[in-house]
Amino acid sequence: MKKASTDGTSFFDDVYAVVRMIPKGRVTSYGAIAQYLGTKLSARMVGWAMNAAHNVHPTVPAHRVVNRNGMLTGKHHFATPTLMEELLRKEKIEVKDEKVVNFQEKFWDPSRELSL
DNA sequence: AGCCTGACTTTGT
DNA sequence: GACAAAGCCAGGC
Repeated sequence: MKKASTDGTSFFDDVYAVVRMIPKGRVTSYGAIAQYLGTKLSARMVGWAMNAAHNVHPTVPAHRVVNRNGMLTGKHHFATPTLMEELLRKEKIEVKDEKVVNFQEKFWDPSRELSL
């Protein structure tokens, strides 16, 4: 991520924006964000964008972004592998065996919630 | 310019 | 039901 798009905004920024829009106590999946951004065919890019989010400010609540199964696949990319779970628990989100409990209930779909 | 990698998702065996 | 492979796009070297 050396250079953004010519318009000064990369799809990374969109990802960050969406992630920051995630309501507290809610989680979403890479695919959901990807779909909202239009890059639904590449959920990887969302995760890839999150990789760069470490240097992005304001802080991006990447801990609210999990995979389609509600699994905390990206926890290893945080400062500490337990940080993600800790943060989620603070959001009243229960985490069991690296997975979000009642994930489907906590799931927040940007393409759905933001389109209401 | 070309090849590799990556925090996903879906589908097929 | 579990495992494997492919598709996707953008960034890094």
